[in-house]
Amino acid sequence: MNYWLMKSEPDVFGIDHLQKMPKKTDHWDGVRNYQARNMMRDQMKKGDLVFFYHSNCAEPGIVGIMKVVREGYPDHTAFDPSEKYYDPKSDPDNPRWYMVDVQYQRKTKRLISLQELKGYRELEDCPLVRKGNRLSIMPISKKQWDFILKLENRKAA
DNA sequence: GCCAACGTTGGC
DNA sequence: GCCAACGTTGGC
Repeated sequence: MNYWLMKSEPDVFGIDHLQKMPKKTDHWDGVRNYQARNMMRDQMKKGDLVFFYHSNCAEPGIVGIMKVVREGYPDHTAFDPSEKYYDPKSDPDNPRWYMVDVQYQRKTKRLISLQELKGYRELEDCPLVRKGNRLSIMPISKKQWDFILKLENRKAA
């Protein structure tokens, strides 16, 4: 099993949105970055666990946990000209963009902020805390995953 | 709202 | 294949 972190802007699609979806499940559409695409298409497997991360907001950080419930399949929003992330170069016969389905598991006991995460040596290898990182999906090692989960029970640093 | 960092595009 | 220009991300 693998572990991941996925970013989303809470104003656009936050963890509350996911929680309110039917079956608490939604497809993670709109990713238009090849590195992230490759991970969804090739590496994310059913049952993998994912941190839900709120980005571009007052308090960026990890807010919850979700699970991959469907493996990579074509992102149909790329085919629809009325969609914000329409990409005329993505052909239904040869799709350029992929997505996975994720299901809400739970919120973390507290928001684990980026600022806090940046302070731990255990996480210095994680792309999340590196300057200029813009990857919206990234792998998290089991060690890092377990470490972050333990932070939940601490007081905010 | 600013701006640094980065990815993508397209001319050559 | 290089690289400048441009657009986007995302923290602050």
